[in-house]
Amino acid sequence: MNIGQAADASGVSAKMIRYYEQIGLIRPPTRTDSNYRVYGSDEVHVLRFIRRSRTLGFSIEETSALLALWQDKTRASGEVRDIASEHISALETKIAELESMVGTLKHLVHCCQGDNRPDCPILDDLAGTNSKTKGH
Amino acid sequence: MNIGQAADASGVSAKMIRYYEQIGLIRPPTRTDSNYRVYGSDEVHVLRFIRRSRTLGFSIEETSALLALWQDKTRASGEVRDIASEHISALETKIAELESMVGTLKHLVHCCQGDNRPDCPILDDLAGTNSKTKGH
DNA sequence: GATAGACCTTCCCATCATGGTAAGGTCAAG
DNA sequence: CTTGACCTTACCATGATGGGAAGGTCTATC
Repeated sequence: MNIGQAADASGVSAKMIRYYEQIGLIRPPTRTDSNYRVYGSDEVHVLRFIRRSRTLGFSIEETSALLALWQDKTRASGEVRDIASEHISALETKIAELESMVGTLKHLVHCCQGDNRPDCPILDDLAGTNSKTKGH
Repeated sequence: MNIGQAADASGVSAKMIRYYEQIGLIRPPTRTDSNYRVYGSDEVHVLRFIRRSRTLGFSIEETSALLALWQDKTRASGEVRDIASEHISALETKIAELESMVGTLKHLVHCCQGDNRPDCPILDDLAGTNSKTKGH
């Protein structure tokens, strides 16, 4: 199987497959005489694993750890659970930050009349010159 | 006022002030004879505006638009509101995605016993070989 | 005055994960 | 044998920020 077919089969672009190889996330595959990379179903399986991990928001580094645990038959699943739990915490922190931003913006938009008058509570807030929109 | 003082006064690092100048977000300030950048309270005000906008998660490009509207006395505040509203939508989409990730991960962690047995529902899900943890 | 240390300048490199492009080699179908 | 689709490597770009080097400037102290 060529890299393009492996890409189609795994959902990881050929570009990224080469990149993952380059950074050592996956092992260099065998090559044909004409230097083409050759993949089998095992490699595609690994690529799918990586893709799913990335989709769930794990970094490459976290993915690498999960991959090692996946391939280690003697692993303790507690380690995996710890990685996932830490990731959940990080995601929840991020969500809280975003929600805080949304809350502020919604308040500002609510205060904004959207007419042609030159005063705008959103811009006033950004400029730090507001007093009316505070603490309500 | 030197760049370091402007940085302290605005909360934007000297590094970023130069960067903002380089990409045209802010205007090049006057210089001393010895080529030092000189800032006044107006520039610091602009930098604070930028900082607040970035803190609220607006991109540099969005910040640039907001800055232009802020400095345009004839602006319509509806434009500002539109930018903010679109930004809210984008943030909410992002939040929903993150929440979906968290939901999946929490489910997987819940199913994971964290013992020393080699089967782990989290890894099974990542590998796409699961059937038990689906649709529940 | 001279010297030390804190500041400034520009320039280059790194991040993280991904995409693009260019120049050239290979393969399969017609 | 040509054409077109594929592969190879290598380099550049993103967005926003930090780090550092090499060299110039300012200020306070001796």
